Amino acid sequence: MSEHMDFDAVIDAWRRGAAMSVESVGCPVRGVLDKISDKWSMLLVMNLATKPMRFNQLRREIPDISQKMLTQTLRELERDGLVVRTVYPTKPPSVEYALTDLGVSLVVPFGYLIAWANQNHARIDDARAQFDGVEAA
Amino acid sequence: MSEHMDFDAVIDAWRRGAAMSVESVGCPVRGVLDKISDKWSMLLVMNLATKPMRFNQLRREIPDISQKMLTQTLRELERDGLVVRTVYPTKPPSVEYALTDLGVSLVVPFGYLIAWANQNHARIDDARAQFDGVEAA
DNA sequence: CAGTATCCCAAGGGATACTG
DNA sequence: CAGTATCCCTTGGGATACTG
Repeated sequence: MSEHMDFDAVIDAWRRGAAMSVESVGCPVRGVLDKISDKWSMLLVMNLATKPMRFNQLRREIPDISQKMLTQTLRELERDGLVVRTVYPTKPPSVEYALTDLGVSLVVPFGYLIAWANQNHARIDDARAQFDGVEAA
Repeated sequence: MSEHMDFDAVIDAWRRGAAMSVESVGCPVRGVLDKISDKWSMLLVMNLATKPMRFNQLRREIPDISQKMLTQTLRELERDGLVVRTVYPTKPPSVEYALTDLGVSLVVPFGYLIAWANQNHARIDDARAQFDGVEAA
């Protein structure tokens, strides 16, 4: 499974899972995707995918994340089993963050989404410009 | 491109694009992904992928979306060129929403993410239970 | 049917200051 | 270095009421 998907395969899978998911109170897929789709999770996962990093190293890689959100997002990723936090008892302590196997497994799905965004952001910008232009006329 | 991706291919692509994306003010990828990752966009796209639908039909499919958010999210999807809105001048008017080609092209990337969520939400729940258990001990 | 408009609360998240 | 703790503003988004 998951080697290659086309439109019909996705729709088939969605149809089989949709009844359970949308209606039930705790749709697992929506829960997972809500977590994944916060402002910083994907960016952190992708950065840690390139190599394990320490706290302040991540801050430098993502200059516009606040300390609070970096800590908070890393904790959530750790809690969800996507990231491991390893403390080396040096002085001052150094802490390394790395993806778990589960975290690694998320990189490819993210990759498809990122590739899509790379390929299509220009079309989105165009569509938006046209929509706004027409509406303003 | 995009036929099949593995971890290394994703990382390579990420490395080539990362410098431009994270540092620059308007990273197109982050912009796109922020839009996509709001609470309802993906769910609407997936529902419209199964078939074009009218406004109240969508409300029934997604019982927990408010009228406000349905309108708002549909407008944004339309603005971004992912959805077309067609008004049939019947009485009372009926309005059909359908994916554009661009919208359709997003279904497969979403499919990978949804498949991942389906396959791994149990592992996430376990990780979370263990994390919370250890922390409480 | 397919919306708009308003109110309002709760969560998200940045800035700043402090700590082992 | 790697955080915690607070403050506070902004945004997301639900509830309700109204309209062509």
